[in-house]
Amino acid sequence: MTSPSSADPAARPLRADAERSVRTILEAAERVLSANPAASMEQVAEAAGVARTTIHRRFATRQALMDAMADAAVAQLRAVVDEGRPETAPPLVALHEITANVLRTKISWRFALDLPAAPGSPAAQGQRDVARRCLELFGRARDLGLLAARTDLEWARRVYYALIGEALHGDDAGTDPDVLAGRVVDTLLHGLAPAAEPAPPLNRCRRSVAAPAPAGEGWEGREPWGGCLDRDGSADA
Amino acid sequence: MTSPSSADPAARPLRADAERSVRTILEAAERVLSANPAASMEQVAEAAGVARTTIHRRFATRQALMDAMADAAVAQLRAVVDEGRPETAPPLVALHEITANVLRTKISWRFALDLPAAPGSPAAQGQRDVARRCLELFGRARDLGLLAARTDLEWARRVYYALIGEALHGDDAGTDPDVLAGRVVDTLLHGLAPAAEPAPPLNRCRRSVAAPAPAGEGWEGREPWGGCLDRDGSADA
DNA sequence: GACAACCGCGACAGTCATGTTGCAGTTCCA
DNA sequence: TGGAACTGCAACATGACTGTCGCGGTTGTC
Repeated sequence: MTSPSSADPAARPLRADAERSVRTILEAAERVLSANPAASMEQVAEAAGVARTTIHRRFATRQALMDAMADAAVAQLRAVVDEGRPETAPPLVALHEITANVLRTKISWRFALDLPAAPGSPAAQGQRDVARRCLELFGRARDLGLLAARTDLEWARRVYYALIGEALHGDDAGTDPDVLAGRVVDTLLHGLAPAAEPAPPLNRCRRSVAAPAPAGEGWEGREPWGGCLDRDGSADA
Repeated sequence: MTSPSSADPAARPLRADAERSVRTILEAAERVLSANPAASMEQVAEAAGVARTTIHRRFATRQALMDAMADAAVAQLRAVVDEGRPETAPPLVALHEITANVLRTKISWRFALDLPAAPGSPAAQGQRDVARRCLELFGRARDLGLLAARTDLEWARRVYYALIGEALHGDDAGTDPDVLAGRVVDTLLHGLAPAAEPAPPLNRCRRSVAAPAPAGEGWEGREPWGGCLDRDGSADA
């Protein structure tokens, strides 16, 4: 977890105890704001075991704290996606590995990963990068026949993100991330119908996803790796 | 849309203009709070074209307004689920119909349907009822061989809710609800892999969903029909 | 050991939102 | 048509939260 101060190379490095304080504040903020997004800075300070003025010393405003949380969480996310080797490992192996890694990260940074990233911020760039690599991984899988040839990659990415988000809700959120990852990948690829006997379609035009892929970088919505959402400023959803 | 006053049979019925005001306030609140969950009562009043005191005349507190929104939206949801005849129509027909209906409703009441329902409120009861009927519909589908025999119905319900939620995000949110419903149902049943040629599993135990069904009524998370969330009081966009 | 960095304390100012109130004008319904 | 219900206005009180500040004590690093 990089501290915000080390994100600014021009800034003098913090003393070790200040580094620890920053990390403690970010982790406490994640816990407190996950439980109640409207919690006050005072409540975050109490959870971190520091004075409110100490938070203000390190983060000028409440928004600055949120931005730092988002940046730190997305940096963590990028790292665990890297570990899954999406460009080089066999696609399904990479997919499973990345899914498990992302689930672990999201467990710890659920709130921070759902924060809307400020445009141009490291978090926003990181989100875009992760989404791009996800699309590329799905593209490789499709090229290898692991996804239906007509798969809309953008829809696939959104479904994948939604399943990851959902895997962390409910009573089984404490389940091993590898088990959850298996479930997510299996549901993503095979759905709920019995294997090898697809049900007759409801309509004659049997396309899994017919809509054209949306243009450009307009990704949004609830990514398993975090994501911006159109409810501006809000943490929920 | 029933007004909150008519939900209280002991209360005298409102005059017609007051009924219109209440409806206008609820609809304006949905629009304004969807865009910004932290919007003030003043902003809701402006959007509704009434004075803030008029809102306070009909809803004692901000929370009372939210509760009324949730109750009204869930009543609407129950109605559109009824229209899909989940108990009597063939399961896939019912599923498609209900999905399209729910998408239409959720388009108009997205914020209200995501509000946490107060325990014991009509909204909470309605949510439970809808979830129960969803599980029953999936049970019927499984009994007819339309879902894999080992399907975890609770996971299926959560996946279904997640897909409905996701269908409303992204650039294609303006797409016809029937098209979106087709997409949701198809993805739910068949996933993204090519039809009739399931990919070899990553692990030898090839179960689509192995975890036992969670107990009782502990449903939570993001239902397509709305749902409580563990972020208390937050609407988080 | 010196010194700079770090932290906590308590207070203060400002902003914002909510909830309430009385009163006068308007609208609807029997 | 009369009267009750409905609504808007402006003000007020309260509470909560954020951001800032000066100062003194503590800690870490060279």
